Amino acid sequence: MATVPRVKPVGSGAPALGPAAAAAPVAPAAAATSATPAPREVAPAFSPLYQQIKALLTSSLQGGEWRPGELIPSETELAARFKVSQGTVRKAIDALADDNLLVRRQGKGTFVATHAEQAVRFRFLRLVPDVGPAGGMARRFIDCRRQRAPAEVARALGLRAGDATLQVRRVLSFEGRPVVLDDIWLPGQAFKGLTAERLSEYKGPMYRLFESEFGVRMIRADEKLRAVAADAESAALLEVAPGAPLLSVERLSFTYGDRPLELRRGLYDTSAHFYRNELN
Amino acid sequence: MATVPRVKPVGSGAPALGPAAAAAPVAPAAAATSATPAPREVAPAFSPLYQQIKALLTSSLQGGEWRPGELIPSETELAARFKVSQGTVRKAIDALADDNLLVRRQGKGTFVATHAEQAVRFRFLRLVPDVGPAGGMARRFIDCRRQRAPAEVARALGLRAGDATLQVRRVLSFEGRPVVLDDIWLPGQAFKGLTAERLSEYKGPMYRLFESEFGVRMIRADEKLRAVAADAESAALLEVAPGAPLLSVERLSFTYGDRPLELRRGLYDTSAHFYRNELN
DNA sequence: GAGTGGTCTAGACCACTGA
DNA sequence: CAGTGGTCTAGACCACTCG
Repeated sequence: MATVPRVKPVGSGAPALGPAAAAAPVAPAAAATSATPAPREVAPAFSPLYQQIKALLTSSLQGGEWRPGELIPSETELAARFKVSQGTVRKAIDALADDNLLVRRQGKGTFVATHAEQAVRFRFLRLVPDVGPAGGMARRFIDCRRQRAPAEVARALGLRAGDATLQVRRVLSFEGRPVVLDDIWLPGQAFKGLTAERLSEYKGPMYRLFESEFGVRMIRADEKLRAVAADAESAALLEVAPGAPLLSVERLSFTYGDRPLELRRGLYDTSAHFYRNELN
Repeated sequence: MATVPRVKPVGSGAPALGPAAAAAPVAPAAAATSATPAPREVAPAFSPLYQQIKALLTSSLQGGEWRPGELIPSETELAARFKVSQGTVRKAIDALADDNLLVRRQGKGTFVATHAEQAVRFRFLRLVPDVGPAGGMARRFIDCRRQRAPAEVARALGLRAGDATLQVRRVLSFEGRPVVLDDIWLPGQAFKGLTAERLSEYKGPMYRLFESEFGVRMIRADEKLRAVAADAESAALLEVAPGAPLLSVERLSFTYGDRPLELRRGLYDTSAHFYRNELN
C-alpha cells in the first residue's frame, strides 16, 4: 500500500454535510485547518475534490506507479484509498479518460493509455491516402546522431542552447513511395542510450518505444502547418522535383505537466495523400 | 409547453428500482410495452436514458425550439418535463456541451452555442500570424453567383449533379495583405435569398449570418489539407508568384444529423501565417 | 434572496468480462 | 459466479449571477 495520500476537502469545512455525514471523509477538520503549513503542489487552493483526485492520479501516472497498458485499481478501491465516494473517483477518472490518459473497458477495468493502441496512432498520424485504405508504411532511418541543440530547438524544448540533443532523420514510405521526411529532435538527457540500431530494429510506433524503453509518454502535441517549396535535399529524399510544394508540419509533443519532449519537423508529399483534420 | 415527448425507459423494465422507486419515472410500464407502434427516430432501441434525452434535446435544437444564443430550460424543468431525474438530464446536457452544441454558464443557465462566440471562431479559423497577436481581418467578396453543382461538389453535399448551388469566392486579408482565397459552395435550396450584397453588408462571421438568417447552424467540419502550387489566377489574387506553395484546405461542414451544408476550398498563403492544430 | 449550474454522496440495478 | 465499469436516482450543499 505504501503511503496513501490523504485528500483534504478544501473550501468551507467538510463537503456535503447531508444525512450521509456519518460516513463522510475521515480527514479531521482540525488537521485540515491548523496542522497544514502545506507544501501545496497545485496552486488553486480552492479546487473541487474530484480535481484533486485527478491531480493525484496524474502524479501516480507520471511517477510510474502504473505503467502504460497496465490496469489501475478499481473505482471502489481508489475511493477507499482516497476516502471519498466512488462517484467522485469516477468523475476524476472520466476527466482523465477525456484527456486520453486512461481508457475504460467495461467489465475489465481502467487502463493506462498507450501508443500501442490503434486509436491513439490515428490521433498522431493524420496522413490519409487519397484512394484506398491506409496501408502499412515502411520506415527508413537516414541519420541518428547526438549534437548540440540549435538555439531554436533549445528554446522549443526548454533547454539551454548547446545542450545535448539527439537528432533523427527518417523517411516514411507508403507502397514503396517516399511520402514523409521527418527531422526529430529529442533532449539527450531523457533519451540516453537511444541509437540508430535501437530505432531500426524496433517494430511499431516510435512513441511506443519511448514509453516502454525510456518511460516517456507523449500525451499531447501542438502542430504548425505550412506549405513550403522543396529544397534540393528534401526533394531528392522524397523523389519530387525541387521547388515542389510540400506540407510542412512542425510538431511539439508534450508529456505530463506540459513538458515538451520532442520537436519534429515533417515534410509531407501531399500529391497522393492528405492531412486529415476534424473541427468539432 | 406544447406536446411533451414522453421518455420511455427501454430495456428490462423501469430503471433503478431501488428504494427510490416510489418517486420513479411516471411513464407507465403497461403503456411502454403495449401502446407504442413507435415511429422510432433513432435506431439502437436499447440506449441509456440520458442518450435518449440527448436525442430529444438535439431534435429540439434542430427543430428550432431554442435558437442559437438562447437560454434553454433549467435542468430541473427539463427533468420534470421528461419525467427523469435531474442527474440524468445533467448527463445529457454534459454530452451536448462536450459536442459544443450547448454552453453552460454557472448561475445563469445553459445556452445554445452560437458562432457569435469568440471561442467558436477559433475552432473554425485556425490561421495564426507568425508574429504578433491574431489581428482583425478584412473580407472582400469577388464573386457570388448561382450555378449548377459540378459533379464533385454535388457528391460532397449530397445533391444531384446539376442541382442549384450558390458559389461564393472571397479573399481574406490581414494587415492589408491577402492571405486566404476561399471558394465556397452552398446548396441553393437552404440558402434562398443569399446575395453578394447581403454577404458584404454583414459584419461578423459568415456562419453567424447563416444561423441568424437561414437557420443553418454548422456544428462540425472535416478538413483535408494539402500543399499545392499557385495557379495564375490564385497567385494574382493572393499577390504571390505563380507556382508558389499554398496550403489547400478543403472543408466539408455539417449541421445537425451529419448533414453536409457547405463545401469550402481555401488557399492559404502561409509565408507569414500558419495553420494551428492541436493533437490531444 | 431566489434561481442556476457545480460538487459530492450513497445506494441501487444493469451490462459486460473472465474464471 | 464475482468483479468491473455504466446508468439512474435522490438529496444535500456550494458558488455564482442578478435583481
